[in-house]
Amino acid sequence: MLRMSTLFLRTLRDDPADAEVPSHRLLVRAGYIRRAAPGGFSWLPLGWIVFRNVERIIREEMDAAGFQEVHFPALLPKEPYEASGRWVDYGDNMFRLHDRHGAEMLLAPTHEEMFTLLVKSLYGSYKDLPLCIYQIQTKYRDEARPRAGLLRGREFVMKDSYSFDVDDAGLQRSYDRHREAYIRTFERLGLPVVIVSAMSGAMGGAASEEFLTPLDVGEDTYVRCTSCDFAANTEAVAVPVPDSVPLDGLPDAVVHDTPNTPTIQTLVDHLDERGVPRHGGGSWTAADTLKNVVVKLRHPDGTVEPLAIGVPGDREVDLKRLEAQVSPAEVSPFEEADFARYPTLVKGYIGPGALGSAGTSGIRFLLDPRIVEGTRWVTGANEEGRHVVDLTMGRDFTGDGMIEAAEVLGGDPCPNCGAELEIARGIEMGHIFQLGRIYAEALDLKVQDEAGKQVTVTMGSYGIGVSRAVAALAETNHDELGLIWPREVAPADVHLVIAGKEGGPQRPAAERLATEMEAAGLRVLFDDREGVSPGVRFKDAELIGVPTIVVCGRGIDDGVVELKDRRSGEREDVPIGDVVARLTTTA
RNA sequence: CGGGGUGUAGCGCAGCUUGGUUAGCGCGCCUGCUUUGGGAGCAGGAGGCCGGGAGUUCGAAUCUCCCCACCCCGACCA
Repeated sequence: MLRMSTLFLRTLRDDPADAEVPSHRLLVRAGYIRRAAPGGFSWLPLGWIVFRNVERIIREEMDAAGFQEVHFPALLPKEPYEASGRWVDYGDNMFRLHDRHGAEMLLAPTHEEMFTLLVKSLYGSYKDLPLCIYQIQTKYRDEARPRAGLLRGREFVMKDSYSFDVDDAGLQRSYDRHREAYIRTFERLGLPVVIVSAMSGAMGGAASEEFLTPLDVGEDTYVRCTSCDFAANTEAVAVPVPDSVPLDGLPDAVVHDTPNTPTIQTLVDHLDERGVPRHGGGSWTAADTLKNVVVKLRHPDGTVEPLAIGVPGDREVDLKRLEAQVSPAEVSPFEEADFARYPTLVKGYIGPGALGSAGTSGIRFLLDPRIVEGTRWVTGANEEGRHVVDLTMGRDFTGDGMIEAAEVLGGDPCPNCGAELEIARGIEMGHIFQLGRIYAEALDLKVQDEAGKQVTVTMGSYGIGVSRAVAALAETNHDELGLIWPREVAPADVHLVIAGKEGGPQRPAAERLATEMEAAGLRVLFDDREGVSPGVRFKDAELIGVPTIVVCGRGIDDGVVELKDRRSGEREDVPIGDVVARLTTTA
């Protein structure tokens, strides 16, 4: 039994000034967590109970799926991460430190390398596989901008599993087992999730799906189809490629003087004002233009390469999509100094003539998939104040390849069924990923197959954010008064409140009831504080968010207490002798 | 990484422009009395390296510089 008279808890009347999102605000106000470090939180007793409940559910579901729990250090030497390439690839997001001898170490962001090496050190035969092992562990990522409390910290707890199989079919089975286990886990946690595909189909076979909880404060943008069940991270949406158009009989490209038209809008307005004829008639739109964006790619080895991307002018280049495509390279803007190095690029009037391996600048030029052979575009003529009209793909220019970097807009066609897509926001709660043989190859994890031949093991990695799940639960389960926990993760089943004069019959009755409820297996949070006014007790009960509130108050003379459902707000007087039966049957 | 905002008691804030006794208010906390079904009343208290450092000054919460932390927005649009 948790007695509030001695519980290490202080609720706050005011919202903490540094908390913006509801989960952060309420978890701090209700005395569940406290900020302790940039992006790091301390857990108070109530918070730790909830945390352990979430952790327990995840652990039970992993165990039920037949996965085995292990535990690694968070503090690791750099060598395994050097071998995999992640010591370089992870960049600034990895916490690095030195020991007293000057050896470089890290605080692990995830543990693929360590799991791989552990399996390598123990297993050598196909008979040992398949294997799925997991841990629940504190992870570290030096986020550029920790925010939203527990939702995105620099230290957080994550369940990460890894599967090891001899062949692709085995990997698919391990992946499917995780997928099923995750669906059950989120169901039990009471967290709504949508499963979105997370890797571009064009990027190859490696399957990867994210479990997103739809939340406006989430940091991931995804799309879902308004008609079929397609859902995908925006990074992973592949644009349907239109049919190409025969080149015969298309008009020649013509260069026009277009003074003072450095932006798409000014260009479109100018063409209309000057009455430049548009193929198919009608007035010019941004979608008729080809926007050529130049950026710099910084590769992990430090080399920098310019890259030009051609997208329809009614769309921006989506930085996240672009980075997903060019990963692990990082993208940065093309600056004045860069333009100075490429005199053939005329800012505001860049056209395909200057781009690509055949262009005057030689800069690599990748095109949006919509730009297919036979499509005609208005685009820069590589001269100040001049654009070219009806520049035709496949005849007048080509790119060095395709890239999925244009933004995805609501109303875009679904790649699955063609209906309209809509944009939504969510937060990543889980991620399942067929890694394949990347890590096994880098760290040389092989087993003997039936023929006695050495084969490289194929792996999957699977994560669930444990501390993030607590925040997401708070985010999806609250009202203006406070938190409302789903029963299985709640810090208690019943919040018992004494509301009556000190020295009256309420306290002894409540004491008896508390003991009785506890004996019946109910977890009781008992507000037995003295000298606290009823208003405070009610406010605290609502803030803390235990699913059922029992008030032992003025009805006591009639032998009844009030049962209140925190979520619905419904109240009901129940004879004190029936309370336990009521709560144990409905719970 | 860029821009903006904010750091003063456990929490929320005022004071800073125009430097000057002992730094203030509300909540919370302690003591006493009253009160007890919606964040109670009265009286009396405790609690501060004014984010840190360096400077200017006879004197700094207040002015200058540097650093740190937190919050928000942005990140290419040629």
